[in-house]
Amino acid sequence: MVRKPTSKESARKPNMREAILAAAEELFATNGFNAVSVRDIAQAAGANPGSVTYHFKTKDGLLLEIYRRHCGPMNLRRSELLAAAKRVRDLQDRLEAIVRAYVVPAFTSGSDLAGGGARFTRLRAVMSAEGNEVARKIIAQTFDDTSHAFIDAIHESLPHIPRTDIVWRSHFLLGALYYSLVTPDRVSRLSRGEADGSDAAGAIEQLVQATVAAFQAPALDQAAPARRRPVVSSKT
Amino acid sequence: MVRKPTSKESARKPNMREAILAAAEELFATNGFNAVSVRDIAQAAGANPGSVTYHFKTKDGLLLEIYRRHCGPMNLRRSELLAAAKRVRDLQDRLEAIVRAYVVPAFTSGSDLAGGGARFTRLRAVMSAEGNEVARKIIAQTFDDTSHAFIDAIHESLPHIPRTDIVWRSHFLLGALYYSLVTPDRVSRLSRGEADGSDAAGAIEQLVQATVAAFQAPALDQAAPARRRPVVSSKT
DNA sequence: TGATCTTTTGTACGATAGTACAAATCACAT
DNA sequence: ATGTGATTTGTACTATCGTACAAAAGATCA
Repeated sequence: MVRKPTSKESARKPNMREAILAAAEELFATNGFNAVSVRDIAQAAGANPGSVTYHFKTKDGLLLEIYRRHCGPMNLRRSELLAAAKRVRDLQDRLEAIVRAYVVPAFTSGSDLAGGGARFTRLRAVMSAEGNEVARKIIAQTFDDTSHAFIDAIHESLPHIPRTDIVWRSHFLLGALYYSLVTPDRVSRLSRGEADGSDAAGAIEQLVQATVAAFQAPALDQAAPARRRPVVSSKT
Repeated sequence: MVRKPTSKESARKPNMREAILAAAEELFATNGFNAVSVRDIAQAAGANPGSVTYHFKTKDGLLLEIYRRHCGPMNLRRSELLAAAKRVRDLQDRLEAIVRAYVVPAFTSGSDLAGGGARFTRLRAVMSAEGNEVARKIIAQTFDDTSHAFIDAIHESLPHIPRTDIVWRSHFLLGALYYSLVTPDRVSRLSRGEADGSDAAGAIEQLVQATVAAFQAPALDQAAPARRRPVVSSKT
């Protein structure tokens, strides 16, 4: 009802709909959902507030469309890279390739959308922190399969580690990934300018290196359980 | 002007001010700052909206007071634990003790405030994701010193790792820590019920184990730099 | 050109936001 | 008991929110 498939396709002229999506993505990703008004988005896109209603009906609908736009391509890219990674023979290299297959699409473009991978991942991080209902629903039904696939693949590379530990560690990976996109300036600040938190390539290398080591850590249960907690008790 | 230091101290009767603080903390931590109205907070605390204005002047003032309440005690506790950790002789044990000194106060109570450590840390995670100005300011000037102290201590335990890498890895640690508190249900879901994401003790053990290994990973620069990137390039 | 779409604009409406403030109430020293 | 300062209540003001909708503008093809 909305698109017009006549003649030479579409998406040729400066598309207002796309401008609104891009502006919303950027604003949501940096300020959160509730802090951004429809009017803010319209203004940033050079559009009229009513135009947002026309294209996306509601503010939730706009968020939903942003997710629809990115989830598919990013999942596809991850699946491709995961499939390639699983073909790596050397076990150590394979683990690293799997982690890379998970991380890279989150930092770089998920499709041909202009460099939007990192922006969308940051958006996901913010929505997750805010407990956004729309996001929670679509994320659980879109990404859980992929997450399981990665967890299984990692588990195959590290069969001596219990699956529970793998789940925790991949959860930590996602948290680290999110946080790197949310506050890259903190890295620059704490490193006193020696590192650039906004440098995606650098962040990826650091994250992959650290995460591979984390996955390879000994399992919790069998790691000298009588020796744990050397200094600290849980209450003062 | 506000407190009344007459006779036997204060804070004896059911304190409305405390109830408002607790309710705000809980609501902000689960829904974000902008999604929660002053009226929501008042209702949750069993108070009148005007009462919030009376005690904290503005909504920002309320958030600020929450931070003031927790930052000091949590930093103090971390410093104590860090000092104790630095006295551990064995290098491996010391590193673990340092990480634990960083993690434990974030999960457990920062002071005698009822079990509020995890709640406050979750609040910080959410405010950080939302790019909240009030939070950003107070965090940078309150926690950066402590963060540097931890980074330095870790660096002393791992002198062969460049400080830049330590910064990145401790950044990942904080991200993982935040995310574990923000969406513990994801751990339960992905582990198919085998792990409980809300179990603080379990989360701490997993996080410490994984993070220690991550810190001990070889440095990026000197780790066979010609061999990196086995599968994936950075663009499709 | 004129008819028929789609898209954009402008404006308005009800709901709710943060905050201010006067009146009512409470706690307690004298 | 009573006066006094601290607290709580109730209400109101203005701003802004998401959304609806009619009119204007633009595009497409007979």
